[in-house]
Amino acid sequence: MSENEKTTIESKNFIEQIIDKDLAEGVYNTVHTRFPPEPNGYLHIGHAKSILLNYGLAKKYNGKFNMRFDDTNPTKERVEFVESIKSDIKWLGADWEDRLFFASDYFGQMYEAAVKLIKKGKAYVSDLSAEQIKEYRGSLTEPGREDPYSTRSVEENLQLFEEMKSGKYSDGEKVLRARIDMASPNINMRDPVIYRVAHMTHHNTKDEWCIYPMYDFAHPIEDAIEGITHSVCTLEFEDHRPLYDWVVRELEYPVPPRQIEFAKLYLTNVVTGKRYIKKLVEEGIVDGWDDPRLVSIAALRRRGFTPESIKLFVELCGVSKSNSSVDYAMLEYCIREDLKAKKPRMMAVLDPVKLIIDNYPEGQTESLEAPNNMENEELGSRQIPFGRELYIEREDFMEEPPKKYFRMFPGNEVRLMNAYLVTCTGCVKDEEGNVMEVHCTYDPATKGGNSADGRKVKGTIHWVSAKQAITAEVRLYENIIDEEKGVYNEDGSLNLNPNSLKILKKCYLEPEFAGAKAYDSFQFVRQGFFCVDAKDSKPEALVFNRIVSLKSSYVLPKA
RNA sequence: AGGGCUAUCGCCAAACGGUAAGGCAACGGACUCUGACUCCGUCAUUUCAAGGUUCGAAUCCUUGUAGCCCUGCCA
Repeated sequence: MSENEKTTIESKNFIEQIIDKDLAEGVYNTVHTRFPPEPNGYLHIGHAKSILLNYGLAKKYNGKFNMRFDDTNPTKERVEFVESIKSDIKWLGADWEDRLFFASDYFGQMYEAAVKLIKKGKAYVSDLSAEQIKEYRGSLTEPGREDPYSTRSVEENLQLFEEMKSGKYSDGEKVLRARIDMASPNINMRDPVIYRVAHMTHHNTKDEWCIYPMYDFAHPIEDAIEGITHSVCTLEFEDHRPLYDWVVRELEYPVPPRQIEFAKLYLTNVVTGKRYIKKLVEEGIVDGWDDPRLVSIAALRRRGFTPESIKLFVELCGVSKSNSSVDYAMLEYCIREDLKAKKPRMMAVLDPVKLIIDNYPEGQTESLEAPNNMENEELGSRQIPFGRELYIEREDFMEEPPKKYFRMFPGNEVRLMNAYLVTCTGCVKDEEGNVMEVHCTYDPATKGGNSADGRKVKGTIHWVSAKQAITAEVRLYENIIDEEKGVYNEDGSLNLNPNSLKILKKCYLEPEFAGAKAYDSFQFVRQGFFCVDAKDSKPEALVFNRIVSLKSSYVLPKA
């Protein structure tokens, strides 16, 4: 409640301000947004921003949100991607209800729109080759030259375009261009190509078409057909807005949509470039597009991020027009924030050393009750087995402790979490001086962890019964990029961190973990947040991926 | 003959001519059966720079500077 109050004070972002104005001035009387990916790859955290932004705007203004695949280029698209995109968006919680569309469903209308432009004298068929078109377009500093075919009559254009459609021409032989302004300082306006010939089977329309509309022509039409009011896209399309507006104006849509651009989401020291990720996958540096070290939606899910945490993250990042790179720590904060009161806090020993309670009867075991999460009673409690021999974290014992170390050291009393107070009596070492086992005595009157006489202990450590513990594998990930030197090397290659994945083979877990399922998240006491790996969730061979480590823990003071 | 956009704390980001919100990070301190969490406190006399207008400027004007995007028959 109080947290919600905090976040509701926030002001409106610039897109909401534009919408408010549009609504106030009656430009639109509703809000209708969309998320229009091309099905040519997997979604990542950057797309999540766009999805949640568009969906969120629709929700906020009581409007509608459409899902639309912008599939106007069959050379790059595959059904595999449309399925993965749909499932990622569902998982994120953006609900398009019954409004799932494909740009390819509008090919007929787009064709008619092109004919309309030709009839208005606003489009013509050109025989120029791709190379020649480029040449005629001029450069950044020089104006373009008129296309020699731009003088064809409406009738001739109509017939030629019809022939393009009927398959008379081969790929690249002819294109349809919009007649705008070859001298425009905006290169997008120099008679852009709006239709090209491509004899190719489309994933949706199969072989029905051999001409396909270009993005700049298709997109405004798609938006207009669906009644989109605010067409939100990223900054690189700013230069295309005049063309977008030209198309909806020339096609005379009664309520033309408005394109609004915002800055993409970047994360510091994270690879988001599509071709770099592809390379990592192809070279086997990561084990696929859902490798937990990547930031694809599937990878984040596999790693244990929740939709709620991603939504929080996107909200905290805000929306603006300045290129920026958000600190990865913000993402970690969001998942911690979401999980901390939502998931059980279990005990797991990642780097074990044996603890023997010398005065605990040999062969005896008992069952102790432990709350699953002190902050959330709804999560209930569990029984944990206790015995004479336990595993504790190696770092929780020091023979010669530095100042302010209040875990186990000879003579010190600490609490075994949810169990007893124990006093350390010493340790056994091998010839090389490695601690093999730690010894202690327990106070039977402190069952549950509280002393009868009110004495307090400074330290509480976690443990697992040696006899009943189950073993698991834990994967600890570090950033795949070497953060010291930045993402890219001078030659443009990625600066990889050789230690991005470490495997700790034998870690010990409470037997309660035997029921863990894929994607289950837990907080390991004083270790951080972990998620059961989706690819290997057999109870007898649990694999955990670390989502985030704790914010901080005890660090040895420098000598 | 180039055009478009952006610049506010280490990182995001508000402020819309009335005297620099908030979050992350960091750092103190309190509390604690997780050195976590929580709680309290600190953290931009100044908004890329220099001029100008104004009683008053992060906001308006001028001139610079830096970064991003645009010369696909990709989206």
